[in-house]
Amino acid sequence: MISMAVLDPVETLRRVPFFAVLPPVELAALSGHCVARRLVKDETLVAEGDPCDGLFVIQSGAVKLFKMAENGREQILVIERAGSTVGELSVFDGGNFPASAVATEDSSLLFLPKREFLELCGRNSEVAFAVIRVLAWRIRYLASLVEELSLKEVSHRLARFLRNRALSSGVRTKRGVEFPLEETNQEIGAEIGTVRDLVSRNLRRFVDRGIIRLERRRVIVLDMAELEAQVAGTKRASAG
Amino acid sequence: MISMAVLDPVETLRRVPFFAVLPPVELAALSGHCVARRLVKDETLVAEGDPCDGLFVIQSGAVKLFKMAENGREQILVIERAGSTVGELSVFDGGNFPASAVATEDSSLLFLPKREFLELCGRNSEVAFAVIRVLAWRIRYLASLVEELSLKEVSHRLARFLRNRALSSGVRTKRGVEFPLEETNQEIGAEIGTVRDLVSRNLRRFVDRGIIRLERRRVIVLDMAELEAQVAGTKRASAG
DNA sequence: ATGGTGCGATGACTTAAGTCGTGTTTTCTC
DNA sequence: GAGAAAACACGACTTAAGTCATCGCACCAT
Repeated sequence: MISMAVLDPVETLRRVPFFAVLPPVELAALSGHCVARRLVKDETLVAEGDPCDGLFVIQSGAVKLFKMAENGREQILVIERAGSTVGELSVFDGGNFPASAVATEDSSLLFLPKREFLELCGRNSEVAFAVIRVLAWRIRYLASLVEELSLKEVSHRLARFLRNRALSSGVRTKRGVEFPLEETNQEIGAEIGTVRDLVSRNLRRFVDRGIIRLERRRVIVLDMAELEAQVAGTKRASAG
Repeated sequence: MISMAVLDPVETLRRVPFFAVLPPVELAALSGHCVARRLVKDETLVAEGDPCDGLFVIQSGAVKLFKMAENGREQILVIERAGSTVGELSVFDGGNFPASAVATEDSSLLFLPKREFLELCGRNSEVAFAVIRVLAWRIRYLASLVEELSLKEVSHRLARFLRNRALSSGVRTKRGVEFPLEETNQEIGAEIGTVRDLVSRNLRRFVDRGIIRLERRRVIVLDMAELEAQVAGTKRASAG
């Protein structure tokens, strides 16, 4: 593995929506209060229900937030990457962590103690507004996750997952839009709310229908229009 | 139906978490910008995707926020009552309404234009913090809804629904904890993420197991401990 | 090479979830 | 309080979701 370059904390903070508005002097002052933290893949940052007295800013890597059932099945709420933050809720309402947080790759974070962050929000209403916008975005995201889980079938959720990947990391080639599946079927299942086996089976079904091709862990979308149509589906029709 | 008394806007605003901190003078000024709005049961306040240029404060009654599928099935995100607000998201991020909003009973609301609300938040950081706490609460609520939909079965979700009702509006009698089911099975289904029929069937199952009794639309919880145990369940065991 | 290990694929099976049709009860309205 | 409309109840059925066991491949370390 390539050794990671040392990252500039000020540069990291500037990528965060709430801090982007601050002048360099303020950013430098803030970064002075931060403590660096490294996580290796699969390392736990905080467990659901833990208390939390500050904000984590992701410098590099990725952190998944998820709920876990006693039977071991997990549901990912969101995967945060560089420029995103983890733990705002606890900073503002003093409550415990609502979900578990685990690194999905080697990651590097900054920890900013509650005190400094709250003080900044109280002093600078631009920052407070930006925090509100981030939270608003989270609410919209969770509301649509609820919609998917409740009103869509597994195949539609998988279709959306593939569509999003195609848009974000897909490359157009002669054969179609291609992208690699970095994660295991298990992880895909945890994201879209199902189990390993059904991910496998539904991928196969898309292959059989000529919507995608699979080569190793590489997806080639052959029929983007049909994939898009799948995304729009609902639980089987029936006039209300 | 008893004719509704005219409600004092200032009193209504004081019940809202973000405005509770304001002095009477400020509340009076705010209320001057409000416009009253009445809704009869089942009347639509806004549809999903509509633009929205202000905040709705609920004076009396109740408003459900929900997502609807093409096949007519709906999933309720939350039901807001007096003292709660609808539409903060759009005020802050300028986006459209993330869900449809319909009155579940005759209701009376106040509409506060975006402009005044934003101006107040910028000027008074206490208000901004209170908004953040409300949004944080919503995120926690939605995260646990996702958990339930993804990791729990219908019977467990119904058990939780009944448990919550027993705690919030139940009355202890000789026979157990009693409360009325105001809403239809259809509506209960929309809240817990399933259909009419399954609500009926699962209620019956609880009756058969001696956990509850049903008399008309009145529930008597006979075995609170067992109901509580049902709430904790997950999708069937299997060592990971 | 050899063997371990984790994951993917897949067929067979079980069960929860959902659908449909119909008859009954409750509630609303005049 | 009679008739209509809405909602409940329930049995029979269909299907999606999930479980389980097995096989095999790819990757890795020795």
